[in-house]
Amino acid sequence: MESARRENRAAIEAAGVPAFAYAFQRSHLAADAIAEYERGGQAEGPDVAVAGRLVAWRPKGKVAFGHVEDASGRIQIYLRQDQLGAAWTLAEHLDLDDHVGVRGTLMRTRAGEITVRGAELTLLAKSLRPLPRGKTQVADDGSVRTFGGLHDPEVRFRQRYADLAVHPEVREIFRLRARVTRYIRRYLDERGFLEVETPVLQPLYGGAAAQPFVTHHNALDMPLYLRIADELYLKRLLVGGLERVYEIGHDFRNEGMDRTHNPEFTMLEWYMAYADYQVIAGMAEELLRGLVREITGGEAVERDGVALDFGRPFARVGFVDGIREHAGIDVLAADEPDMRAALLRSGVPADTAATFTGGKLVDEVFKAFLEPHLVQPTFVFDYPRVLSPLAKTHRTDRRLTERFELFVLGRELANAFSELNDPDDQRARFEDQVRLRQAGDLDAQHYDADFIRALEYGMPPAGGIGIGIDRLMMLLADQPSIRDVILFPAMRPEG
RNA sequence: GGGGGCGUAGCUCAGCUGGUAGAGCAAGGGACUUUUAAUCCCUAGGUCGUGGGUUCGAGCCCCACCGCCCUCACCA
Repeated sequence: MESARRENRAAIEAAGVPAFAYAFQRSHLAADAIAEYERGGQAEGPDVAVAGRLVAWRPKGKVAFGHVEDASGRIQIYLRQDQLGAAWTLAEHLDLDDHVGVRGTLMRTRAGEITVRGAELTLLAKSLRPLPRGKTQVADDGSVRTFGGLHDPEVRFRQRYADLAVHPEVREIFRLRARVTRYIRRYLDERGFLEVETPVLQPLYGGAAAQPFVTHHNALDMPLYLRIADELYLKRLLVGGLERVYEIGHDFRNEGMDRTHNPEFTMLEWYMAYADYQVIAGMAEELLRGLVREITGGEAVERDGVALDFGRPFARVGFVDGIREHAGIDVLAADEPDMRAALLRSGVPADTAATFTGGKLVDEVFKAFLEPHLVQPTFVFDYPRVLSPLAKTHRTDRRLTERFELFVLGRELANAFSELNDPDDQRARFEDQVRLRQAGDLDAQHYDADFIRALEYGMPPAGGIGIGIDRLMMLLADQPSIRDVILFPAMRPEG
């Protein structure tokens, strides 16, 4: 299969035509050429020069039809031996998937399709390997048959270039992704936020409960960790007087991979001095509502047959109240046997439930009873202290913290606090974490003395939030797996 | 990590209770100066994931390994 393409390359080069050009002066994208022809209203349109990949090729004796695809779409080309002259030799040695440039006059074929009648054909890059293209046939009765196509997820993700090349709809997901981050940046920029970049390689990781990736710095001969969160560095910036900061970047967590987890993923975090978590909740709601409007033009997105309404005010439920309502138990008052019994009622296996203690147990009760109900956009407010070592103690209930998470479709989209800025309180929380760590909790956080020192200088009261961009993208692009919204998801190396 | 499933031509798949492989599309050759599912004629293409084993004989059975998918666990 490949050899025929190499022979075509040799034949083309033997005729003095380079198989890989240096540049091409394109005058129109396919869609723009078609639009211009239609505006003109004449049988013969203007001359255009289009360029793209040859995605369909129908040689037919001394003429040939094909379709060229570029970023805007496809346009048909029509080549004739009597018009191309010597360049016809090139046309005879074209292969599907070659990159070509065609200059010619726009016309409409007998069948009615706007087409470039080629006066010049330029080979821009030879394709030596056929793309795994499918083919669809539409029968007279409207039924569609599909032959082949790239469906194997392994190949799609390993060879994302091929996946993108044959699936315009996949390319569209990543255009959408860029629109989303652009919208977010504009939203924050307009409100006086400064986009910053903080270290990815860190001597001490923190800001979340997760296992890190570890690497080694040769010159310093010391371990370094890939960050699991941006939080502690961004809060240092608040101390430094950068009052509104945000970062969009990758965090790395050395844990399992599944539909909603990739070892590196994109996190948005922003921090705002003199705001509390209520202010942040208002912003998160406004941002998401705006995003849904921007992307869909409406205020709802339909997912799994449910219209998720981002237009009306998001539901709000208290962590403790919500659990009491659905599980009939007060997690602040209940003892561990009570909570384990509740878990058993929800269907959690006894041996699994037996392993949960402390904050973990509370969190499991939440996940079992409340999380599944959080389909519409819902804020869950005021988490117990044990679950939130970086959040400020609640102003009216010392057992709680000022923290919320935002859920949609039962999935966490955002996590936010009134940021803990009392260095003595933070020190005590770190010490609790260290005790948990010594007791065997590998996800408990480290004591970060430099962060405490920063807080001692005085951090203004502030609200902050983290939003997982990949999961947000899954929602907005209606994709079932995080791999569908990450260009090159993590894979085991090919054997 | 546990459980389940899958890995056959470039792509998507079929292959009956084990008898040494098949389709469509793609590909190659030929015909064809308005096709778009082009059409018509002809042709070729596979160490059946890898390595062992059972058997007279294995794509099919057994074992191990590799990879992917689903699921559970872990992971807010």
